[in-house]
Amino acid sequence: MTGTRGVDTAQLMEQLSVSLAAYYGDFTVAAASENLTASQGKTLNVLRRGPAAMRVLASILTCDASNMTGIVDRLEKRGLVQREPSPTDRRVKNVVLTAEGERVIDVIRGKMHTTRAGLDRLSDQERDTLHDLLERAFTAQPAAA
Amino acid sequence: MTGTRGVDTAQLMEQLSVSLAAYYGDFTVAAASENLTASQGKTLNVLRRGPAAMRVLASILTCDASNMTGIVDRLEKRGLVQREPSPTDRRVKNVVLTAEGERVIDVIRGKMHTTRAGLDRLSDQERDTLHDLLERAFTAQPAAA
DNA sequence: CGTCGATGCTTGAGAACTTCAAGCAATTGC
DNA sequence: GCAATTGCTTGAAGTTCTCAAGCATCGACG
Repeated sequence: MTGTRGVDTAQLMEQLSVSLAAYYGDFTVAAASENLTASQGKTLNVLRRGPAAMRVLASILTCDASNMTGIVDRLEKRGLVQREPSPTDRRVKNVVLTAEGERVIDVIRGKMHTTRAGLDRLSDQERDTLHDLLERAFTAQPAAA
Repeated sequence: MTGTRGVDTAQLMEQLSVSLAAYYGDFTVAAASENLTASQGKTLNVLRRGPAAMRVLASILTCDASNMTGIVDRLEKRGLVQREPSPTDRRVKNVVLTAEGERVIDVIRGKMHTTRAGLDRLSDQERDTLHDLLERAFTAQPAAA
């Protein structure tokens, strides 16, 4: 009765897609309540970790660099982010959250009730385990050398 | 040394967003290689579970019903899905994968090498655990009554 | 130092996505 | 049957997205 249920990779990927759709839907609704599109919300969410060059944002969000120009334009027009010239490379523009941008993304994260409620169904130890498994599966370096 | 690392909910949500971005990026690239947009790919992926009404698709993909009309239009024009009138409700149109659509979504799923490689870093038992935790956190019924 | 190639960002064009308001057809409830 | 609701589609307006092209800057090499 221990671990021999036999979930194959296809079933796990299916569960992943369902889970991520739930998370993504929750996030999209929360972002919309602050009058932001999903892409704008995702951009703010990435910037929570700190300033990032346009190129880096595009890479994380898996889109063309030219696409980021428009998204950041609109966020900047609303005063949620700001473009700052890189001190080391004058081609680069670092995008930074403003205080208002920080407030908005925190509000959005706070409104993700469905996700929060789901995670609350797990014990402390189970949350640790989930964090660890996701980290190892998705955040690991492919190869060092 | 066991489970007392202390990952709080915010950190876990952060890890979820990172994992989601990785999965989503992998999926987007795979879909693009078959000349499909992310939305079109996601639609096919949902239909893998079986036919679904427009309304249901919109609900799962967290978008307006009118949005699905265009997406399904384009998929239908390519012969990847087909609209069928519901036998029980003449307002409803069920969307069904064609054989070609089934082939394409299988190809896309097969091309998600990064995700597959990440999951392969986990043991059989760990994959069981991950599946179980995701299912309980994201697929559980909020309330029965 | 000067030039060549690569890199980072922006612009413009064209298509797809997205939402909202409105409309039509069919269903449900009374 | 009639009214309100539900399911899908259309049209308008804005956003997202990609591709091709362009400009500025950097790095390398002679």
